[in-house]
Amino acid sequence: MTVFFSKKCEYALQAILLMAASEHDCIYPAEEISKKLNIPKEFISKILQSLTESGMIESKKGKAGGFKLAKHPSKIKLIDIVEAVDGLESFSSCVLGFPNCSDKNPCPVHDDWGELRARAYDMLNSETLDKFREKTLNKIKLK
Amino acid sequence: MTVFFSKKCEYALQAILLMAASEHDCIYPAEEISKKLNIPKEFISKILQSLTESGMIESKKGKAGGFKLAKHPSKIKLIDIVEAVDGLESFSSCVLGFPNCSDKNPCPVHDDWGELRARAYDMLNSETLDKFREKTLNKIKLK
DNA sequence: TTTTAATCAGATAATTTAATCTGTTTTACG
DNA sequence: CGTAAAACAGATTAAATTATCTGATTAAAA
Repeated sequence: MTVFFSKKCEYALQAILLMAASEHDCIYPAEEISKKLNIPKEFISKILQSLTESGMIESKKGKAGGFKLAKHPSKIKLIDIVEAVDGLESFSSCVLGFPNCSDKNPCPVHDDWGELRARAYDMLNSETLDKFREKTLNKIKLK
Repeated sequence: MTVFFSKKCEYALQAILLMAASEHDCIYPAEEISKKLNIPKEFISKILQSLTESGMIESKKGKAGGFKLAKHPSKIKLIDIVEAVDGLESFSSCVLGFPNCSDKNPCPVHDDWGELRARAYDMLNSETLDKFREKTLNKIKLK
């Protein structure tokens, strides 16, 4: 094992990137996202529902319904999705699992890892979704 | 959720660091490691057994038995333990979970993440266990 | 107004990871 | 030799994560 994001979070990030790469206000039913990204439909539905609850996206019920971003892609960062789904604990808790790891009582890799983690955070926090549009389109075929 | 190492791997790293910080040839029964690091005894036993299988450590059965490093701390790197327990897949597979993510067909964060990951690998691969002795002693009381 | 296609809600199942249990074998030591 | 303390082996349980199922509600469109 060992991944950085949970499956749930990976799927959430993929779906949000997909939505951000599309025309604004384009609405995506869960099934379409499921097919485009090869994610089990029921699972991505649940994830999208919870993202709706946390206000990242909006949903429209009934026929021709689906999901779309609640804000413009230029107002959303990857870290927002990570925070909503996995939380930010991994950016503060000890990577070796030691209790009470802190600057004053550091584990053997505290400083080195801390720096890396800060960079990872910066990466997820610096660029907004609109910056990823091109790259996403290269990776996922929208049609 | 979202951690970098599995619990198993965290425990393995803690235990190995502990052993590396002790006098050479000092033998540790699983129970002692369990108590010092607050790890369930049966669980750390299993982990140590599998590390024995993979040749990282050696075991001595019977009374006054236990575990000790198979090599001198200056010959072991953190990445060796990670590889033995969690494997190295996380250093090559796509962080967003996209299939076929590669330099030629990159996901939106492929390059940035790739660099971070390479740094993480370097960190785990560069320093040998003897370099961590001081820091480990500060974190864990041996007696 | 009926049908259809969607979200939504809650329960359940499957899988993986973490942890525990039971008993056997090994070996130092009295 | 017998006992105690350890690793070892394999089964089982518990908990968390991932995935699916069943049905209710909603709303567009025929």
